[in-house]
Amino acid sequence: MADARTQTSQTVLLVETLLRWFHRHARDLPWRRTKDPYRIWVSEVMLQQTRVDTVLGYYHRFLEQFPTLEDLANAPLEAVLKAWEGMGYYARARHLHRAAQQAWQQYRGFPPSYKAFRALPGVGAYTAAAVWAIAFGERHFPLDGNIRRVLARLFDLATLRDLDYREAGEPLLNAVPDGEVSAFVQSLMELGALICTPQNPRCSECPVRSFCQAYAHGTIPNRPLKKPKKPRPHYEVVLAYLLNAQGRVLLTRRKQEGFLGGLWELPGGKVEPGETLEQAVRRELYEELGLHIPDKLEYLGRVQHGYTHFSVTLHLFRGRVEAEPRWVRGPETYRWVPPDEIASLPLPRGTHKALALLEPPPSSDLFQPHNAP
DNA sequence: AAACCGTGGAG
DNA sequence: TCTCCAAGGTT
Repeated sequence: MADARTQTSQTVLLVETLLRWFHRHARDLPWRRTKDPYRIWVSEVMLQQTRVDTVLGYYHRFLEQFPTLEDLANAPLEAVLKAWEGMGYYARARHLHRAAQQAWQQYRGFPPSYKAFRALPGVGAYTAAAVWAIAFGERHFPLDGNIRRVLARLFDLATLRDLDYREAGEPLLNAVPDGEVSAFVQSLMELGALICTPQNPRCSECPVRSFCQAYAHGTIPNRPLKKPKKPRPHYEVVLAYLLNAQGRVLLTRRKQEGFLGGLWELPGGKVEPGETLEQAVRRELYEELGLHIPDKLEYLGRVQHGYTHFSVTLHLFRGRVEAEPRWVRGPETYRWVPPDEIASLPLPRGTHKALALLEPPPSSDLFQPHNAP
């Protein structure tokens, strides 16, 4: 067993090596060029479960549209959801919007303390620690997927418990010089994103390979330990593109909480056992909106889409209806939308895919139309 | 505490 | 129905 002084000096050397690597090799990401905690907050929320390359475009557009916390607080939720459209996990956008409103109302700006920030909707242990460490340089330890993976390998940790990762990481954080906390935290994230990747890590390029116990033990592929995953069910779903006499399209808005909350979509739902696709459309339109479709429904094709916990085949039908919905059960509300205005509403990706069936691409040898089963 | 919550890129 | 999973949070 190594004595405490040796461990301490190894720890200091590891931290120094990480910092040197970070200052030389880290990417020039836009949220590094600001100290505005609001901007860093936005970046951290966008980066939850989302890759940097995906976030970059959203980040710039979002801050152009909502440059300050006050702008975000005063914006309508639908504009925020539209800016978020395509990034998924839409509760992040709803929480961020609500949190900005709370912060503006209570503090007229960014929350004055870690505790006040942590209490806002959508701000969990990671986000609070990340903003306080990265924006303010205070000694908080944000535990994200990158840092978990780097620590699991550096110390060959065979655990799923956050406590074990914190115990491994805090001696490192305590060895960081004042003024370098922000760079240190980001160095672990950047190392995880660029070098210490989940698959095929680039150990030959790793600045801290000589410190890496999993590398020494040959256990890199088994670190970090992974939780067993559950199989994702698959559902058949029908959607209706219904036009009224004015040539407007019926869209419904999902309830604010839960799956795809607050987004607009084509009415429809899951196909039940023993039901044909067309029977399912007619049943869903009646159950959700009290609509009876007298004319025939035209099958336009299908698309596949995967969500976090299930996957779907979306079958699209087109039809006409003169009647107005008699009730709304399930969705929050409905609207008749001119076709060229559909794109101005926040829609989930699956709905976009289905709508693309209305305008098939020019025929080519590679294009294979889908046909009704 | 386990389930829920999107999407797209890499391999 | 390809699988894996990314700078997590809420209930």
